[in-house]
Amino acid sequence: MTRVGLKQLAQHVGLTESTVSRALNGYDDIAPATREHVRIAANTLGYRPNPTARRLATGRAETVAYMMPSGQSALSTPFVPMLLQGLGDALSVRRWDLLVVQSPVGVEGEAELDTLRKLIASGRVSGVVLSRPLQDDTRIEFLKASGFPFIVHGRARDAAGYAWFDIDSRAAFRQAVDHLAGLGHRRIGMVSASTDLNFVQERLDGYLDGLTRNHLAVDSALTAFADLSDAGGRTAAAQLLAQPDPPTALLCTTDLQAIGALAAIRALGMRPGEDVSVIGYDGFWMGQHTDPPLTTLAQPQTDSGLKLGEMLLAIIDGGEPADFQILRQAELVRRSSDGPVKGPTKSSNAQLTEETSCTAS
Amino acid sequence: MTRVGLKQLAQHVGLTESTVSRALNGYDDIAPATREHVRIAANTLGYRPNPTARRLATGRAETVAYMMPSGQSALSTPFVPMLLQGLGDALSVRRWDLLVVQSPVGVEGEAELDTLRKLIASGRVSGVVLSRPLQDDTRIEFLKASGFPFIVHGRARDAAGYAWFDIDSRAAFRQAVDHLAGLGHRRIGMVSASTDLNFVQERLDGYLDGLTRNHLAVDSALTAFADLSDAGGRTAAAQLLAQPDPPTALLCTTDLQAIGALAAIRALGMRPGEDVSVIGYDGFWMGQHTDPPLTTLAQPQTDSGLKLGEMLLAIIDGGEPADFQILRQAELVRRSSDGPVKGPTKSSNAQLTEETSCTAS
DNA sequence: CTTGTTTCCGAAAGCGCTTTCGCAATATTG
DNA sequence: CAATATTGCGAAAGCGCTTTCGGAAACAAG
Repeated sequence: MTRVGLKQLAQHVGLTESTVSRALNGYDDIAPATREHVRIAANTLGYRPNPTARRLATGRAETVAYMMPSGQSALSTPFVPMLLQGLGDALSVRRWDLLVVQSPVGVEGEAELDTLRKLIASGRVSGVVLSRPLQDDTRIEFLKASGFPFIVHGRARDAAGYAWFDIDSRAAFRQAVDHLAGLGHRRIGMVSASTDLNFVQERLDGYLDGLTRNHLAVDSALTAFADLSDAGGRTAAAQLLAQPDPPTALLCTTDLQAIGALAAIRALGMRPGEDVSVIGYDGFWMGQHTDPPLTTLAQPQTDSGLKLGEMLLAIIDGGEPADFQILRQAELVRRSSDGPVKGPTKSSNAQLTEETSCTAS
Repeated sequence: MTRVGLKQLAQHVGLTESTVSRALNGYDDIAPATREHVRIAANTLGYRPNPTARRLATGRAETVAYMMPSGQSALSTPFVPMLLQGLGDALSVRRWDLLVVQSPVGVEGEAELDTLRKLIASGRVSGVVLSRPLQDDTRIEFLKASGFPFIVHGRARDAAGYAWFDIDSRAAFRQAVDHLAGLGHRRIGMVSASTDLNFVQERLDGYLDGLTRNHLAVDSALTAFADLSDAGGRTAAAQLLAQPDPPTALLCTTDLQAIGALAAIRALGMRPGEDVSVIGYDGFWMGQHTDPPLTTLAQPQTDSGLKLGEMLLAIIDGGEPADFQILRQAELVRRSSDGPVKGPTKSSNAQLTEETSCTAS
C-alpha cells in the first residue's frame, strides 16, 4: 500500500493537484459537487497531506511546544504527564503536533531564553506553553516583546498582558491561615522555599495576608526556607520547631514539603495533627497515605492542559492574549494532619475555636 | 534582525546556495578553505537551516515520537517526565525534535495501532519509543513487521527481534521471595493485577519462580488481582488477609499497590512489617514516608530515557534492532515493612531466621 | 603543448504541498 | 443576442532547503 499523495489523489479524480488542494482546503472557487467528490475520494484513499510539505508551503508550523520545567524539580512533577495529555487532546482536534523542548541541563536563565529564541526563529512551532514561571521571568518578557503566541501554566508577578492559567494559591494560603486561626492557632509557621518561583512567593504572601487578616503577629522567625522537596520540608520544619517559642501549626508550600514536615515532627517525638498541625498544598493523592493523612489545599482537578491548549490555539488564531487568563480556586481538603491547638503546658483552655471569616476576599 | 536563510548566507560569502549547502553538510567536493570560510560566516550570522525545508528536501524527519501510555495509569506515571528529559537530551545532540503522541482517549487497542500507522505514514518521525508494552502488543508486532525504527521501554512476552530497555522484574520478585522465605515466611501472597501489561505477568512469574525455588506450595488463593493503584492494593490485600489461613507476607506489583496494602493491614488492626510483611516494586521515593517505610524493589536510577534515545538513534542510523536490548537488575531496598514471620498465635518460636539463598540466580 | 585527471563550484531539478493568477466556459443582464 | 459578470478549474510559481550532474578551471601526465 504505497503512500497516496496529492498527485495520486488528483489523477484518481481526474483533476489537477491545485484544484484538489483547494477543494480540500475549503476554497470557495470549487463547485460543490467537485468538492464533495474530492472529499470522498480523499477519505476512501486515506489521503493525508504530508505535514512537512504543508508546513513549508503555508509557513504555518501547526505545532506547539511545551517547555519542560528544568532542574531537579522536574523529576517530582507528576503534573507533567497530565498536562501533556490535556495539551495533546486540545491539539489533536486540529491534528497539530506537540513538541517537547528543554534547555540544556545544568545551565539556567540565559540558556532558556536562548533555546526559546532559537525555537521560534526556527519556525518549527506556532506557539509555546511555559510552566512554573519565575517571579520575574525573562522568558515571558521576551515572548511578550516578540509578539509570539504563548501561554503560561502559572503566572509571574506581573500577570498583565499575556495569557495564563493559574490557581489562586495566595487565596488558598489565606484561607488556610483562617482555618488554623479558627482552630485556635496563634503561632503559625510557614515552610517556604526560594521565592524565585512565583508560586512560592504567592503562597508566602497568602500566608502573610492571612496572619494580618487574623490579627496575628508576623514573626519572621516563623518562616523557614528550604528546598521544594520532602527533605527540604523536613529540615525546615525541624528548624522552626527547635525555636524557643515554636509554632503550633505549619503551612507548607507543597505537599512534598509537608510530608517532610510530618516526618520532622514525628522525629521530635510529637504527633502531627495533634501537637503540631500541618497543611500542605497540591492535593497530591499520596497525602492520603501519610501518617497521619495530610490536610492539604487541593488544586481543582480540571484538566488544565486542555484549557491551556485551547487558549493557546485561540491566541494563535489571533485572539488577544490578555483575554485569556484563568484563575481557579483551590480547596481545603481536611484529612488528619490539622487540629485544634494544644494549650501550652500550663493553660490548656486555649481551645476557643473562634470561627473567623472563612469567606474569601 | 531578519531571519538569515541559506540565500542571505550564500550572497554574504559570494557563493551559490548549493555550494554553501554542500559546504555545511560535509560534501567532499568543497575546497577546505571555502568550507571553513562558509562555516565561520554561518556561525557569525547565526545561520540555521529551516528544519521544515530541510526535512522536506531530505525526506528525513529528524524527529522522534514518544507514545504516551494511555489510560488512567498515565496519571500516576512519575517516570514520564524523567523519560522525556532523557530522550530530549539524547536527541538534542543532533538537534532532533521530540514529539509526544497519544491515542484518542477512551479507545484502546486498535486505535493505538491506527495512530501509530498514521504517524509513520505521515513521515513526521524517524523513530518511535513505546512504553508499558502489553504481553502481546500489537504495536510491537506492527512495527516489527513494518521495519520502522522503534524501541520499547519495557518489553513484551516475545522479546525477540526488536530493541528494548527493561528492568528484570521477574528476577527481582524471585529475589523478594527468597528474602521473605529467608525471614521464615511460608505463606507469601501476591497482589497482582491484570496481566495484560507484560510487566505484571513478569512479576507474577517471578513470584511463582520464587515459591518453587524455595519449595513453597503454590496456592492460587494467595494471589489477588486488582488495579495498579493504591485503592487496588488495598482491596486486594484485604481480600487475601481475610482468608482462613492468610499470608504472612505480601508482594505487590507496584509501590502504589503496596501503599494500599499497608493501609489495608492497618485497617485490620495489624502492624505492617510486624504482623504482615509488605514489599513493593519501583523504588518510589514516597515509600520512605509511608507508615512504616516501605521495603521495595528499586529500579536502578540510571537515566533510561537517555539510553533509549541513544539506542533508537543507533537503530535509525541502520543498526540492527536486536542488538539493542538492555536488561537491568533491580535492587531490594529494605526499609521497615518487612520482617521475620510471626509465629501462629500458639507457637511464637517461628523466628528461626534461616538465611536461605539470597544470592541471585 | 596536447590529452587526460582532478578539483571545485554553479545550474537546475526537485521534495509535496499551497496559493495567486488568468482564462475558458457558463450564467446573467439589457 | 451581444455584452458583461460569474463560476470553476488549470498553469505556474513558489516555500527553503538538498542533491545530482555537468563543466570550467587548474593540474598532472605523455
